[in-house]
Amino acid sequence: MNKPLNITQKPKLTKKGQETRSRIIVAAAELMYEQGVARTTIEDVQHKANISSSQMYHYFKEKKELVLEVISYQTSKVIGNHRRYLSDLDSFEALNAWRDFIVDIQIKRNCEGGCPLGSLASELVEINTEAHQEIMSSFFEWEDSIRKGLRYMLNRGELNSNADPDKLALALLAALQGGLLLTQVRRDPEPIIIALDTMIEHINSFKKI
Amino acid sequence: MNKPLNITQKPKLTKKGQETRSRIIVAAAELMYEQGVARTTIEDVQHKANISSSQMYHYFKEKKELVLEVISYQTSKVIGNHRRYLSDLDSFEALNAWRDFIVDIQIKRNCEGGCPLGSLASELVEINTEAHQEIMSSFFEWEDSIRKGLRYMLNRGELNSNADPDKLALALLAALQGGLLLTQVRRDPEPIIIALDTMIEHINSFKKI
DNA sequence: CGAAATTTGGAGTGAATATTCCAAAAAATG
DNA sequence: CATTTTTTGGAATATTCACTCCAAATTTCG
Repeated sequence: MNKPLNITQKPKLTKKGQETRSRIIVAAAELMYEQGVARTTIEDVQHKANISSSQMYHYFKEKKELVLEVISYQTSKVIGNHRRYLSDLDSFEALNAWRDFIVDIQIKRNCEGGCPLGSLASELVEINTEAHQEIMSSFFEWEDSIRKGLRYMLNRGELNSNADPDKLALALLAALQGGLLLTQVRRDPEPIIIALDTMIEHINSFKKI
Repeated sequence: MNKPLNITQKPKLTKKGQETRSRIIVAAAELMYEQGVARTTIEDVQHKANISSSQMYHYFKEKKELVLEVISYQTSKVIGNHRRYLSDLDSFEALNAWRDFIVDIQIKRNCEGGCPLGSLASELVEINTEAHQEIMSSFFEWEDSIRKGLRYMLNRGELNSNADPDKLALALLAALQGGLLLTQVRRDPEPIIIALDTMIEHINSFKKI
């Protein structure tokens, strides 16, 4: 009598095990955000997470697998934060609160690091197929939550029917990404401020009455 | 009697030497564009450029020095191409020709690779100080050539006095960068098209009469 | 409690990769 | 043409880094 076959037989994780695992992911995410994936060695992560190499490979098959977890971690962190602002975007004040949230983060970090998802995207898209897929999904999800916010504004009657939430959402996300990159390069909040304000000004041209 | 001191005593380069040197830079630029700087090994470049390792280190002190040359090469290539469109931006048709130029490139490359400067920026800004400085200058120069184009439109009377070429140039460059990143991630020209068209539509709101 | 499973420590391995070195070929120079 | 300079070939080195292995400690669970 055999036990039921389980293809993806993952070893069970103790509470302690789960803590160690997520400590590794968080440490890796921070390092990879600060210095990129390629520059971040397994040893770096080991030191930051206070673990030995056996632990590293006990929880992750290889570096690539850790990278996928980092992508997922950053995705939920970034999108979760933004959704707080986007889920009830009921006015231009709310839109500007979202803008302020983004700008404030950059100022707090001295304009270092750029977007946690954008930098992973740029580094991984061409060289890691699985990472590429994950990142693409993340961006679709992000775009979608912006679109929903704009649709909500439209339904609330804040925007007139000339406003196209699909196009505006994509253009906003692009402005956001480009603005963050330029802010990172310049070490100056101006680009992200102007990129977002210009797009918001454009959206304002669809304001009802 | 001493020869005059020359701190940065560079060995003279024969015509043949210059050819080899630039062959190395071009090969490195292509590889680094396709797979990133970190992923591109010196050996990769040697094969692509058909040279031996002694030649590599005869022309460049170390990989970092080659990277700086690649940045400079990509800068002149990208900005040179764009300047052809931006230097006499005399109408909205000219603005749209620039847009088409950018979009067509992406389509031709199957939306792979993103922006040659943007990807270098994202990979290097946080980990290579000298590269950071070069890239920052490149972006300032690029922004400046966009600004000059818009000023030209303003002076020609295409735009009214509410148009701020400084802000619009920065916002356009941000939209361009973000649009290229999303197009690269999605492998779809839509993001760059919508990002640019939305900004151009916004600029259109400053059209005179 | 006691067997089984999980977690951890840390040394060790092998491949990838940047860089060096020496000597020969080719080109420039006077 | 002889000498100096530049260019090239290719082997050798040294270091970084992902990943493996084995045994011990700890935890889980019947």
